[in-house]
Parts: sequence; structure tokens; C-alpha cells
Amino acid sequence: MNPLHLSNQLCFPFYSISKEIIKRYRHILKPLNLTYPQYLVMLVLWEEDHVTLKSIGERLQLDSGTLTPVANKLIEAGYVKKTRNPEDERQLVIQLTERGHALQKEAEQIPVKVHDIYGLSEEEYVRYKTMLDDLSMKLGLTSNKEKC
Amino acid sequence: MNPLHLSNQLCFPFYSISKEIIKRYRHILKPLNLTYPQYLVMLVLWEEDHVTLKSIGERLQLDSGTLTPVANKLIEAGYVKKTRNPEDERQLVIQLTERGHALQKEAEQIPVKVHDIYGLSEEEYVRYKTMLDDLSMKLGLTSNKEKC
DNA sequence: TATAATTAAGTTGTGTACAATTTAATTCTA
DNA sequence: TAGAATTAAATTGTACACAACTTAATTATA
Repeated sequence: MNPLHLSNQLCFPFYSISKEIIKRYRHILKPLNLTYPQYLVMLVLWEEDHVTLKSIGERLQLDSGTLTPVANKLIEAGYVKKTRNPEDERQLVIQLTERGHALQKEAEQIPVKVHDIYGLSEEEYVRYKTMLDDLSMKLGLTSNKEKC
Repeated sequence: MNPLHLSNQLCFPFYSISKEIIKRYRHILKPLNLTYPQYLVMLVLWEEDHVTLKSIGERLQLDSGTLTPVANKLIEAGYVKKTRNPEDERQLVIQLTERGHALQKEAEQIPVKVHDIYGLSEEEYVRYKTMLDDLSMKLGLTSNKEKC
């Protein structure tokens, strides 16, 4: 077993599977005029509207250097708007527009289409989900407010 | 179960775990003056030297738009050089330089350090590896020449 | 065998990622 | 309470990632 062989790396399947999943999402998300990171921000907002950019970043593990342009794209697209928190002018508060709310209806089709992406049975899907959530926890990626 | 909740997506842990792993590799690879994609190319070359850019791309699931600049960085760093295949001038042949070969010795430390990254037991590590290789196969990401 | 089709790299443009730094607002503390 | 420390966004610079396109070489075929 050569530890420097590509096929013996655990990092590589994570890297290539992640890219492949996002690539497949691209086609599904294109009609909604969303990229994958933009979609993640919308998921957060559909769960809880009117949140700070900072808290979105904590949820998605993205810093301002990534999130600022993503948020601006969503504003351009007309899905969200930003205001400052009057009680703390440093904080940017992101909230859905009418169009942003309306988009949720269309997005409800996505998880259905996505299921085909993996080619997994319900049982396998859950098994992957459980193992990955475990590892997320081990890597310190899971905030406390998860699970619904 | 709300299918649009972030915590119910299988894509998201793949995305965030993959980014986190690469982030941790960054620190390990920095002393070798390699980024993660550059390291992957080196892994391929240490397995089999003197291969075309195309075949590296197939192995790593990367197209020329990504690989061309990565290869150029490795040339700048002095780890590889490129020549054209005289029998087919379209093909770029990549091969290790002396420094590129020498780097392999240093890189042998990496998988040892990397193991700490995951916080997994040997058994868990193997279980993750097996499941991910399975999914890679399902997604059509695995070429035929794998396993060593 | 000339031309069409295919192929391998390279190029261009858009959109992340993220480290490092800057700016402005808020909080801490001597 | 004035200056120091901290914090949230934004900015800058580097490096992918990939779709779409271009260029040049090779192969297929009418």
C-alpha cells in the first residue's frame, strides 16, 4: 500500500465527488438563475429570513471575501436586499424580496431532481448522510443549531 | 422533514468537508510550495511519470482550463517540465524534473500528518474510503486503472 | 486526397474560495 | 472616558473551476 498513491487518498474522493455534485446542481439551478453558493444562501434565508451576513457565513463556513460578492449577485438578481442593523451599523442584515420568497416555490422541485443525482437508495442516502454529518462534527463544521 | 433545509442536504456536507480538508492540506503543503491541485498532479506523476496533460486531466477530473495554469505553476516552481509528443504534436507530455523527484521524499511525510486531519480510527477511515469509492463509481468518476 | 470531423491545449470570461489587509463601528479597559 | 482591542464588511491579490470558444494537429471519409 503506497500512501502517496492517488487511489489511497481519502481527500480525493471528497474533492472529486463534491465537484461532481456541484456540476450536476449547475444544470438544475440554471433555470432559477442561481449558482450553487447562491443557492446555499437562499436555503439559509428560506429557513430564517432577516439574518446577518456574518451568521450566514457561520452556517455555510464562508468568510466575507466569498460571501460579499455572492450576496451582491443575489441583490442584482433581485432575490434579496440588504440593510444595516440600526443597533449595530457594522452588521449587514440580509432579507428576502418578494421574488426571493416566490423562488422558494420553484426550488421545492430541486431536492426531488437532485435525488437522481446520486443514484442511491433511500437507505444508502441516509447512511451517507449520517456518516458525513458525523465527520462534519468531528471536523468542527457543525454549528449547534442543526437538525430539523 | 423539510427537503429545503440546509441540514437535510447531502450535497452540503460534501461541499463543506471537501473545503475543510483542502484548507487543512494548505498548511501541510505550504512548506513544499504546493497548492492542493498542484499536489494532486504531483501524486499522479509520482505514480507514473512522462504522461500527457490529457491523461492527468482524466485521472483528476480536471479540464484544460484548470490544468493548463496548474501545470504552468509547477513548471515555474521547477518540479516538472513539458515537451510535445513528436508522434502527435497536439499532446503535451509532462515529466518530473530532478527537483520534482526529490520532492517525493519530503511528501512521504504528508499522509502521516494528514491522518490527524480527520480524527478517524483506522477502521473508520477504511469505512469512509470504501463508501466514497463506491459513490465515485456510481457517479462515473472512477477510471479503470484504480486500486494499488 | 481534399475536406470534414475530431482531438488536445490554450484562451477568455465569470464566479467562487480564501488569506491578508483595510475601514468603520462598537466594546473593553486602564 | 479616551485610547486600545475587537468585530463585521469590504477590498485586494492569488489560485482554482469550468463553460464556451479558438487554434493547431491528426484522423476519418466522401
